[in-house]
Amino acid sequence: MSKALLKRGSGAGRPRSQALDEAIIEAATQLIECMPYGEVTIESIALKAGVSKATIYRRWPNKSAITVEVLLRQSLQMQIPFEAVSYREHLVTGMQGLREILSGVFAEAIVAVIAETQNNEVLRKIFYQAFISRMQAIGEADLEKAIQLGEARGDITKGMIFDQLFGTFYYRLLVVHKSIDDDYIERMVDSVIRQIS
Amino acid sequence: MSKALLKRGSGAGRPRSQALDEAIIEAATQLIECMPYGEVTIESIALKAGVSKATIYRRWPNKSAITVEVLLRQSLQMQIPFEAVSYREHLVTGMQGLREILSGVFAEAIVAVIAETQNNEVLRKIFYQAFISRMQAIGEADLEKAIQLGEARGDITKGMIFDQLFGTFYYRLLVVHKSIDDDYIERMVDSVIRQIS
Amino acid sequence: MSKALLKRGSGAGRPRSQALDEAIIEAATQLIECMPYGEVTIESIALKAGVSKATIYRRWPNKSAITVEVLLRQSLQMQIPFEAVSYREHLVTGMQGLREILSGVFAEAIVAVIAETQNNEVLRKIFYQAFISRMQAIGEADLEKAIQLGEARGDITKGMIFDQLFGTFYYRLLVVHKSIDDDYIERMVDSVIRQIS
Amino acid sequence: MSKALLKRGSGAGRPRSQALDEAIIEAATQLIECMPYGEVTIESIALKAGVSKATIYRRWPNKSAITVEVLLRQSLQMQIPFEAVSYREHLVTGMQGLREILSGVFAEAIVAVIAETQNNEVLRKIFYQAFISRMQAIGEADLEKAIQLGEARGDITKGMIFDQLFGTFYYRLLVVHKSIDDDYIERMVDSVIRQIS
DNA sequence: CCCTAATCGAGACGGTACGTCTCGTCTTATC
DNA sequence: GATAAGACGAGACGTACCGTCTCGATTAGGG
Repeated sequence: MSKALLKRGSGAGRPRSQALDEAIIEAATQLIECMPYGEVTIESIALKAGVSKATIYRRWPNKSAITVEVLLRQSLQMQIPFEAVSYREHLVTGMQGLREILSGVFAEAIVAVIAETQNNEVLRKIFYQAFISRMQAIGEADLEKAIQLGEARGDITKGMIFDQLFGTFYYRLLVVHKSIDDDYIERMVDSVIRQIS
Repeated sequence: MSKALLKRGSGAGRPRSQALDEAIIEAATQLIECMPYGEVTIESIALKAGVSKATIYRRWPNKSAITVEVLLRQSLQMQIPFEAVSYREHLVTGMQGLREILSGVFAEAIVAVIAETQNNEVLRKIFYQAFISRMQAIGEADLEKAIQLGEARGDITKGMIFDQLFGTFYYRLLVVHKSIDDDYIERMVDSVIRQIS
Repeated sequence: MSKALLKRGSGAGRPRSQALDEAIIEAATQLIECMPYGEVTIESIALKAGVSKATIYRRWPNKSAITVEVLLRQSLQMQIPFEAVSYREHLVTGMQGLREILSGVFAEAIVAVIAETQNNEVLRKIFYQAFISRMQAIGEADLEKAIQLGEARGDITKGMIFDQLFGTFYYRLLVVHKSIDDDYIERMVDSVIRQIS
Repeated sequence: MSKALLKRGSGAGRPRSQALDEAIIEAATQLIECMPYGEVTIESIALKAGVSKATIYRRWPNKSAITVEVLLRQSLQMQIPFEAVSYREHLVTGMQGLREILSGVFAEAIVAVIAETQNNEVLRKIFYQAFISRMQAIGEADLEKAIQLGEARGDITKGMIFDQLFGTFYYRLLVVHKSIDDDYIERMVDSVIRQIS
């Protein structure tokens, strides 16, 4: 009896298979990549992963949650090291990465999740931490280094600058649906540099 | 005789009631205002407008299309005259208007439509013309006046500047979910002014 | 005033076009012939006849009524003269005609109308007069002649005999969906003859 | 292990609730009994049975299929034992039962199903086995006994006789809409007896 | 020869059932 | 306990047809 109580919540019963976690995420990723996001169904994910619906619902509360998971994995693959190059180079590279994501196959899923966050507090937090703050942090963390390296002033209002930088990309790629070329990025970054130095 | 020939094919049959157009739009507007967008249903709109479902589907192909119509009407009410004030004042007032819309009851609907436009070319065009280009035009039209008044240089790249301006608002209000105060707006506008003069 | 009253209902206004009556009936006939009865629509009839829906509804209250009209025309083409042959020959020929109708393209429409008559008193009367009583009358009228010719007794219960005769055909062709060959008909008729002589 | 393999594909997943089967049939039966068949809706059945539409469509493809099920249950309740009475008595009793069904609340549903069978092979077979052949079999099975008991000849053409017997009832009650009294039945049966002995 | 009232084609309209779909929960037997 | 399979309630979807209606245009026949 005490054994059961001790175990409860941690290791009781058959443990969840991590392989299934991976299978589900993988299936969801592929489906989001190759068909309109609106047509991706929990059922289709279950079918593709060779898993029952209940197995999915046991891990995530709904499609949006899975999608966030998928997006997080994708963004994790986009590493932006800040070494041996100037802050300007760093920003250019970073924004090129963001451009790829926002104009690629996952754009639709990203907007869908953003839409969902409008009246879903929980998802909003998850998405923010997994995606937004991660990017913002990359920019700001490196800004600190830049300040220390003397490439940037120390008295600027960080918030607004990155709102401008990221906002322009989200707006132009997801709302206006116009492309962004390297020249556009460099001018954007120069505009930022000008404001912080 | 020729009169009849000319009319044939265009005005034949019972004409659609404009009163019903209004009733439907009005009902949709109210429902979008007072409940989560996801819970607004074609059926609920029909019920509220005192209209049959077919009457709605005869005019719009789906919920998104009606929503664009609703948003257009809303944006039309947001008139921003440019008289007797400086271009700076004008921009500040305009952005305050955009802030109201993007942080008000219609924000959810706007994002939902943006999500829908990701893989719906037709809707994308309608939404762009009805909403995006209208705002962009307001900014740019007045910029022309500002240039003529000597308040702005003539050789700037308009596109990017307004991408920055609008993008920041969309991003901060709809994605990051942080508020924008008057001070923030003024600094944004000053930043724009600085770039164009 | 009295003038108007006198006219009302007779000749005032533009008279209905008989040509359209024919066009509608013809279109309905062809559609019933070549597609499942359930798929024949007032709208499809209107389209095929090059006529508006209102023009049809001005003449008949619903699809069943048109169908009865169509069936009547068909049955009128099936004339069974009783001349120079025995009553037995006459019955055989008549039943062969009924067989053709009940196993042809109009069978479906006939059953549909019969179904409709179950809770539609008005249609029931129309159908009865246009179709059932016409056939029954053919049998009975000739029975009178047969009695006078000495081919039949005068004291038989006519009702039941023809119920048997027609009923067998309706049941076997429309309900059981088995065919009826000439031998079957002759045995049926002989059975009837035996009972009346 | 082999047990599991054998079962797989047949008994996997949550089994369908038999209680719901009953609830649906019961609801359909009551609705067919108390309102015009044309007004009985899948939705009304679902509502009355306290069941979702999908649960009904999972079991039957459409209203006709449910109706056949209902009719089968009704006909099963009409048992006609053949004991201690003559074959003539038996036939009279049986036909009285058929009369009750064909002139009762289910007549409308029966004709509707018959209409549906005209261009629906699948339904035709189901209806035939569930309803027609069952009645035919009752008559014929007892005829065998009658032959063995010496009440009937052994060389008669069974098919036509029962076509006559049943056909007369269907035709008179469902098509001509005239009633059938006990005297009529006895004369019908006598006519049959005369033909088989 | 014009006037008038009904007809006509076209198609909008309210109503309503259809059969399908997805969601998120549940039940069962198996592992 | 987790798992696969899939039933289940709920309810929206978009389509289809019904029978009525509203238009403007068109006819005949009576004045």
